[in-house]
Amino acid sequence: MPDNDRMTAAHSPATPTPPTDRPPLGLRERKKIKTREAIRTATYALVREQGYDATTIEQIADRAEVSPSTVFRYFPTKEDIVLTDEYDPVLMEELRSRPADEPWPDTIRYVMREAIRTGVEEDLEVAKLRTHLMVQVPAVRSRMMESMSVTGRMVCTAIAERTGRDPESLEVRVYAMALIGGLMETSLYWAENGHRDDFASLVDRTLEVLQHGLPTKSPTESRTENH
Amino acid sequence: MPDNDRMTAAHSPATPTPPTDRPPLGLRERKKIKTREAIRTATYALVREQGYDATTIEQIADRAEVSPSTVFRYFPTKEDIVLTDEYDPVLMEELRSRPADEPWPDTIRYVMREAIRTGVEEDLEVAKLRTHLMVQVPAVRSRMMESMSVTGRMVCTAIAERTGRDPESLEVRVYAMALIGGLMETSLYWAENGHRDDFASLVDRTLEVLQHGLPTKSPTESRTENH
DNA sequence: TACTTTTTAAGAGTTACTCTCATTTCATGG
DNA sequence: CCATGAAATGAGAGTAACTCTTAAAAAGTA
Repeated sequence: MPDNDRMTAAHSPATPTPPTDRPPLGLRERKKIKTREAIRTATYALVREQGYDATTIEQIADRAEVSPSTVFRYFPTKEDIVLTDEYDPVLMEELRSRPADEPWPDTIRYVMREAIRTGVEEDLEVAKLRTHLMVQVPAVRSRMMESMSVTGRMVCTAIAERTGRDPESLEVRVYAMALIGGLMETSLYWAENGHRDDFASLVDRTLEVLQHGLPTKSPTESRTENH
Repeated sequence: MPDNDRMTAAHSPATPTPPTDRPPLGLRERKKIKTREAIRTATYALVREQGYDATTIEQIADRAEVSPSTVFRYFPTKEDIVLTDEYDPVLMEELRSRPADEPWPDTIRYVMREAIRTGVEEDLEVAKLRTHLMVQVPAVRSRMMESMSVTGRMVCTAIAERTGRDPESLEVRVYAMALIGGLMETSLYWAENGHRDDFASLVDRTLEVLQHGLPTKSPTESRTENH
């Protein structure tokens, strides 16, 4: 991959672990969290310096001051170091917290806004690096899409819960996957255009398309586009 | 992966190269085609016998009677041996051949039917094996999704051509990706349910969902579903 | 037949990832 | 405070996909 055009800003380190159960937290657990973060930080730094492909697990291990074995014990694949961040349970939580009679499009719109607030805007630089890597590195994009299926299943469950439909039905699964696919494409679009747009607005437009189809080519057309 | 539950039928070998330019076809070209097919055939056979992961490139090379280097010269990755089959240009062709004033949903429905006829029904066993592997082997699924983006771009172009829209616009890209994502999920659904359903009907239902959203939960619900 | 070009084979090298086993580090009860 | 058990780590060997380079073989051409 092109090692030039790197991303510059730093990783804001402390997402101070949102209000989970606080008291019982042994030294062991704390160390684990630190190690995990050390590996991530090291990876981000190295990737910014050298590019993704040029960064080996050994280098990551060295900089994080752990053994390569440990890296693999924490992350199953190299791509996961960059990508994983357990959005799904949070999203699911959010989803369940919405009133049961809220129309589905409203729900998804609201939840996405929330997700963007906590997941993207709170750590904008990391979000940018991630999407950037998704565009540049096939393996990362691949892994991301792989995680799409997982998120998809979750969305299926959510829809099923709200509408009393079978989460395994073709219709629900297709709907969910189309949604996730569209959102994924939105991320790529954002990155490919140099993160110039406001991500939240892009997502709004995406949801609009998914709900009502392509707008009849109208004044709207030359709105944000340029090329 | 589970090496049990294998697929049994054989690979119908001759798709006799649809009417391209016939005359100038040197020995060299013919050999290349043969080699390519030999590698594919060997791979399918071995995968059926031993499962995907247990099958190494060396074994494939041995059975196809070429060197491992040659395998890699023909296919960039192991997954590609199983998956690649150049549907995209055919689809594009089909797409362009439709009358320009035909409404888009009709077009896509028609084209999909055509694609299924030539791409799935004509070589049903291979189609089944492929989708089966998509479900069972993460790497294959990944690679398939990777190819989604490529197909997606093509669909973008097609939509752009027909509607005079910008193929790079967020709206078009999202629409295309949702479409492809939905269709991909349909394939998975088909395979996960043991290829019991008629694939063409599944695709019809998929297009319906994409066009009109989830059907209001109605008699339709208990139509084909069972679990 | 000689000469050029393409295709292949052979082999060495890299790296992500797996497994195993010995060692270290933390938790706990006496 | 120390002994015992459990968990985390490190070290190392092993596998297999993929890359690159170079020499031989095959096909096309004059």
